[in-house]
Amino acid sequence: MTVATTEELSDAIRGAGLRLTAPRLAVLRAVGEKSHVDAGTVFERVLADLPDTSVQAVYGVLSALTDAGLLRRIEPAGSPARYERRVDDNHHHIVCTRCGAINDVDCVVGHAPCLHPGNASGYTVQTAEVTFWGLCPACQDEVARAEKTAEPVS
Amino acid sequence: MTVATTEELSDAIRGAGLRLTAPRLAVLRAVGEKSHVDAGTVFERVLADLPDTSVQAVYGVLSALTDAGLLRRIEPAGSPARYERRVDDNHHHIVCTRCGAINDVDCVVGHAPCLHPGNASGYTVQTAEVTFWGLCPACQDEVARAEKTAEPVS
DNA sequence: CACGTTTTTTTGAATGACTAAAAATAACGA
DNA sequence: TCGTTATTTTTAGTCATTCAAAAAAACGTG
Repeated sequence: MTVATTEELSDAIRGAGLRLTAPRLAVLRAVGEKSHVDAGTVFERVLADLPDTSVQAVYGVLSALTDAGLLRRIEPAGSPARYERRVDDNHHHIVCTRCGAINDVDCVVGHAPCLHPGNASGYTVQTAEVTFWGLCPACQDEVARAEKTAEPVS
Repeated sequence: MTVATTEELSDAIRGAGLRLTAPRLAVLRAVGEKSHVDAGTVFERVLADLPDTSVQAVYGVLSALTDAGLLRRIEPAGSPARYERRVDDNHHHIVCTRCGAINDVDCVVGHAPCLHPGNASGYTVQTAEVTFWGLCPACQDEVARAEKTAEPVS
């Protein structure tokens, strides 16, 4: 999913059975450039190209593209919905508990380690979603620095 | 966590270093009676006992109890935050994609199968959260019934 | 057990994220 | 080029949740 050309993006949109429009192109490009973005951020980026775009259009496009399978929507606790272009592989995410930064995590432990709950209470399991929570490198640094300043001698 | 007595609930609240108040008791009891409830539902249930309680108080109590470790908050995508009394064990959840019903799922696959992502991108992993998505028994029935009615002969 | 401090709740209002509906506009097959 | 259908704009509105100030309640102390 390396920086796609306008043509590739257009093909993706048309290939999904959707009409090609400027907002769709801009949204798909924006999400491709920076992953795990929320609707507000996408809106800002789209605005740079298409100054007359409405926020509602961005919401509409994001759900259309998500429904069409071109985008994946994730909703980590405490954060607005975020979107990514990486679909079709069930990878997971790690979210920084301090700043909210999100990174992809490949599902390494076997293929579908968590896909089979012991007691599913009669549910038919469709998917398993794994979210890791932790401190991103930058926040680890900041926390370490803050601690050094706060307690000179403990 | 079988139907706790008022005394047990009071002890839990005090034991967590919190002042004992009627709203706190009522909220803790409500969540204990029915798990995975959202703030609105808790509010309704509390209202039955304490007719003058405000929604804001319920929100405040829910976060106080959560911060104190007496409740756990989960936020499945597309649903308002929900609360449960089962804390101190890292169990997971299965959510019905059709009606939103939630059930507990014990973490069976090993102890912490998903706790060790392959590439954590430099993050310090604190916890892993697993959410399964599927159809609850009731919705399986309804879907089956609807299909039978909709397409008599395919 | 009355008092005062501190915490909690009420009261009243506001925010952020997102959805709804109708009217205007743009895509694309014919 | 047109007409149908899909999409976007415009204008409102909803839901879940948070904020802030004032009133009330909890509990250690005297």
